[in-house]
Amino acid sequence: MSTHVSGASRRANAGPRAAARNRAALLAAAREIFAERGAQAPLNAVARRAGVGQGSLYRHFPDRIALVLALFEEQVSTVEEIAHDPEVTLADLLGVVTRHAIDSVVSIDLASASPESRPDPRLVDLRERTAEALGSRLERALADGDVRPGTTTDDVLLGVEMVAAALTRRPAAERERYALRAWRLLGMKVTVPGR
Amino acid sequence: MSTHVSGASRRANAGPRAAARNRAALLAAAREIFAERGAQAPLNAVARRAGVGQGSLYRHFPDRIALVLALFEEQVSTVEEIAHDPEVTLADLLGVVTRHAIDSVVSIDLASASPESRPDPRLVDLRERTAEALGSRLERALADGDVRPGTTTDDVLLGVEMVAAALTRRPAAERERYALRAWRLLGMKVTVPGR
Amino acid sequence: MSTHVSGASRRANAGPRAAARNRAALLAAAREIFAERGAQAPLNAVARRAGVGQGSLYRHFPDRIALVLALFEEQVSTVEEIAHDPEVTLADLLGVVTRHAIDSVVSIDLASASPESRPDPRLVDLRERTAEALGSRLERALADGDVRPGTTTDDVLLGVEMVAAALTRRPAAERERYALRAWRLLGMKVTVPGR
Amino acid sequence: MSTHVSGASRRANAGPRAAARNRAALLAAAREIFAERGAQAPLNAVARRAGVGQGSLYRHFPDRIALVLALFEEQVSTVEEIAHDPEVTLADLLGVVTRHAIDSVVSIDLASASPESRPDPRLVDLRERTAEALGSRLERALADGDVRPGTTTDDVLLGVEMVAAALTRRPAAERERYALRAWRLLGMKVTVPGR
DNA sequence: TATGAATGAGGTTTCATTCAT
DNA sequence: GATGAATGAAACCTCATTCAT
Repeated sequence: MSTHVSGASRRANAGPRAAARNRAALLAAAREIFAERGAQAPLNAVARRAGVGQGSLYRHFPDRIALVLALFEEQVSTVEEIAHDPEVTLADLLGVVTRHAIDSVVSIDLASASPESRPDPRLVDLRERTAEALGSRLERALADGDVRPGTTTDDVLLGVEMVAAALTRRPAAERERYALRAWRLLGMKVTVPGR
Repeated sequence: MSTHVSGASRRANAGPRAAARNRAALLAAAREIFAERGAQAPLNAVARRAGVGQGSLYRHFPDRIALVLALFEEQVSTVEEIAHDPEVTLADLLGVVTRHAIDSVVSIDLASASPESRPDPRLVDLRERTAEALGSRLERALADGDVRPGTTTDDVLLGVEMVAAALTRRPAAERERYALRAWRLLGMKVTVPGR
Repeated sequence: MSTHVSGASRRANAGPRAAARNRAALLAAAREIFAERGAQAPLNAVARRAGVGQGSLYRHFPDRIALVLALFEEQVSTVEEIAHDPEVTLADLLGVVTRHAIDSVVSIDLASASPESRPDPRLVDLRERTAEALGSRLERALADGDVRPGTTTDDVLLGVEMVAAALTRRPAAERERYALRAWRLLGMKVTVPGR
Repeated sequence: MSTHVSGASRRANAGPRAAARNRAALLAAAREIFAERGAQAPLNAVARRAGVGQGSLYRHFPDRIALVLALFEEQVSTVEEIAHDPEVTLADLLGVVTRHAIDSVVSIDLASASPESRPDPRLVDLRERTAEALGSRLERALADGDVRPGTTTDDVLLGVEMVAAALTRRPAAERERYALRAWRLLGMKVTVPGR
């Protein structure tokens, strides 16, 4: 009830100006922590890494899903941006998506907690945005022979999911090599950019 | 009110005879619980479902991985047994493997805790046994056109991993349909048996 | 998600003019929140309901007790005002007091935090003001047989406390009926006004 | 996930034999803590005072209500036992009930969390048992003039509730005196035993 | 003076693991 | 060997309070 008897060493309250900075720090920390310890890493580790109070974490991201989705959102946005350039091919986009999966591990993982729970609606939206971006390059990829004949947008998305899911289980060092093998098996050309 | 004030009513100690029965009960319970709540479901739920003391669970399976691996082991054994029959095709074997993935969710999931930790050595062994069984049918599958030309045993295993990993993230009801799509995309024929 | 990345949209600072309005809004919100969730409801809920910043809440009411007492103060003032009318009887005053207890739940509750802590001195003052108002009507109530012979002002106050305390534990729907039973048992006539 | 790295200084696991002892220790501790700090005192304080692990507290009493009810249950049982002696009067029973209220503060308090939530069904049962015990002595109390003519069992229970509720708000030192005044006002004779 | 984000202590609860019986 | 209670380290989350703006 009372609490806060002392008063010594709290971190300075940086004030509202810090809000945006804090949010960004939390996302960066989450990226790191999730990459290191998996997507069910303790959230307080994220707050600590971000140099931010526990409460701020919860203010910005009321639950773990919100945090994961924000991370995922960033990735999808990046893909969309890149897709603005008409020169960019499906292989390029898949490459970026793969890069994200390699680096962040979070993607799909744990976007729904238990296998039984329906996927979060916000996730569905992100899927659609991804589908749109990738789909817009499919025709040309077909023409160029970068994917097998008859491949649909759904097929591409399914491929992304399979690759991402498989990467989740791999140690970081192997992921890139592994991803390349997986895409080859799927018969889709990808150009994974360096980090 | 829980209680048990006097020690009267403890379940009788069924003696060593029960050991095998307990082990089996634990495995069955684990299958159910993991299917329902995912592979990081609390272990005490497994013990409870099995009708077995917490301590017995730990005697039989000193850690979570041991339990998961035992489950996985059963599956691999089944595949090996089936593979004794020379009539059985790769498609049949992949079908059984897929059935397991659909039903149990456990397969690869959490066979290593964090993405960074090296896979458990016991898992490696199971992978090899699977590879052997599947590989023994590859030649004929190639001849029959059940897989794409040039497919290697490693490719098949990679496919298994990808499908299994992707299924982990899907609600039970969708898994079978999803698995079939995934295999089609991989260009491998599978015959998923009913449950 | 939540955010406010840029500081753009903060509610405008309405300046000192808003001070009184804010105070009133806080009291109204506190009445509602305490009625709904009990007197230890989180204070930020009060601020939110009042549409006022967290800081303003603390400026106006430095601690929870201050807020509760302010609420109580309003009630006592109302009773005093009513008592200006010489026609008003003890039954009327008790009725108003009871109405307050029914509606607000706060009365005595938590005016002191733990049972051991001495009651807040400000509370003592409010008790005295109530005693004065009620006492001024006691003689006539005795004459009219509205209270049992020999009843003292202290008895009446004790009755008020008992009724109020008992009401605290009752769901809103039952309170009025319950209060009437309690007063009957105490042998004091009360006229509870409608809301 | 892993946890328990060290292994140094855990309290010894006293084994199941300790179960009953632990339960009793928890109840005793709860009595003390609640008396000192009110019924919403932190539960970990109870565990600490009882010299028992946090988990054991939750095993024995899955929620705060369960603990409060267990405490209350003990009191009701005591009353019932005393009521077996046919010589015992209503005044005696009310005295014991009052003694409990004076000492424990818990009685009704917080048996329901927020004012709106319906009372716990287990509480209803305890109320009925109390009613039965008290009611069995009412006739004689009426004959002896220990309660006002026309008093019903419900009236007596209502009185108990009012007194108990009012005591909750009083510092320990005043409670006995206060209770006696309250009962006098209610016109019911009680014989409060010493502690 | 108002605002609302930040803070972090602490309460609640869960669960892997141990261990007396 | 089996049992199930005990343990306590954490994880989660809330909320009183402070403070930059």
